[in-house]
Amino acid sequence: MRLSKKGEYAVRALVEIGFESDARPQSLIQISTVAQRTNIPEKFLEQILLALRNGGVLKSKRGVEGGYSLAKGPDQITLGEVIRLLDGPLAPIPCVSLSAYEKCSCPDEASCGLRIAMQQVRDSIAGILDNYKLDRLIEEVRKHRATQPSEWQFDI
Amino acid sequence: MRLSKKGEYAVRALVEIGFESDARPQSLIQISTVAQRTNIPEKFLEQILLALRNGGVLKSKRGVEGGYSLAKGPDQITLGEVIRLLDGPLAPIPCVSLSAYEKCSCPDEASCGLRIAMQQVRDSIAGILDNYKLDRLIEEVRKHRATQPSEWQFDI
DNA sequence: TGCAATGTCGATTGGATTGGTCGAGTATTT
DNA sequence: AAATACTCGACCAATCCAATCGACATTGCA
Repeated sequence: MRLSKKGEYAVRALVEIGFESDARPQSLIQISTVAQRTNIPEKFLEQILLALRNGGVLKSKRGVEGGYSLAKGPDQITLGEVIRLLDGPLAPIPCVSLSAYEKCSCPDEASCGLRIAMQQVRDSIAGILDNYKLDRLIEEVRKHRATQPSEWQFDI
Repeated sequence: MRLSKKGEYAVRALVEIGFESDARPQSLIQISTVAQRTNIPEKFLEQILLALRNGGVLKSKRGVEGGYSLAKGPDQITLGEVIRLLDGPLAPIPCVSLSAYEKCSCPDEASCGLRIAMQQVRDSIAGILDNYKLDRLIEEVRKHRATQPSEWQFDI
C-alpha cells in the first residue's frame, strides 16, 4: 500500500517547478536546479520529469536556457494524475481499477467481499487524490517559506 | 498502492476458515483443505496461516485431526488487522504511519503538503479497513453460496 | 511403542520491482 | 562551432514477491 520514491519525488519536484512559475511566470527551471533544491538525485529526477512531460503535466524546452515548466495551470494538476503516471493505478487490486481493470479469480465479482471492500478503498483514495490539486500544495509552501525563509530548500 | 497476494490470500483463506467454523462450531480445518477450496498454493498458504496465527488471528492444533480455527469471533477480526499483518502498514508513506512512523525528509512535517494529503489517504483507508469485519465477508459468501451452490469453491 | 497425520520453521529460488547510475545522443542558443 | 540543456536506452545492486523444499515437532491412534 505504498507510494514509491518516484511518486513522492514527482510531487516534490512539481511543487518546486510550480512554485517557480508562480513567482516568475513563463520562466523555465532546469533539472539540475530542481535536483539541488529538492535533494533528489539528478539522473533519477530526469526520468521522473520525462515521465511527467510525456504524461502532459510538464512541458520542456531543449538547448541553452531550456528547462521545464508546467504544461497547464497548477489548479488543473491533481495528485491522482501525477501518482498514476509514476506509480500506476491507485486501486489496491486490479479488479476494482477503472484505468487498468483485470478480472480476478472469484467467480462472481458482484458478491466478492474482498472486492467490495477494496472498491471502497479505491474510491476513497481516488476521491482524495483526484481532488487534491497542485495549487493547494504550492500555496502551503508559499505560506511556509514566507514565515520561515527556508534554511533548507527541499521542504515539501 | 497495491495489496499483495499474501494479503489477498489471507483474506480469502480467513473467509473460508470462518465460514467453516460458522457452519460447524469448534471444528478445525486443515491447510490442505483450505488450499484446495481457495486454489491457493499449499506451501504458500502455510506461511500465511502461520503469520495469522502468530498475529493472534488464528489458532492451531497440531497432529492428527489438527488444523486451524479462528482465534476470536469473526466480528472481532478486521481487514485492517489482517492486511497489516501480511503487508505491513496501511499508510502510503511512513511519516503518516501510526504503527511504523518514520521521519521524512521535509523540515516541517506540519506544513508539508504531500504529508497532509497522505495523512488523509491513510486515515481514510484505515477508516474503511479497520471497520470492515470478517463476519461481514462471511455473510456475503454465505448468501451467495445459498443461491449458487458453488461450482467453484474459491469464491471470495 | 510406533507410525501417520498434521502444523512449524528456516532456507532457497526465480523473477519482478525499486531506486538509482552511466553514457551516448539530439535540439537550441549564442 | 561550442556550450547548454533535455532525451533515451542500457545497466546495476538491492530488495521484495510468490512460491517451493526439506527437515522437524507434536499429537492421536493402533
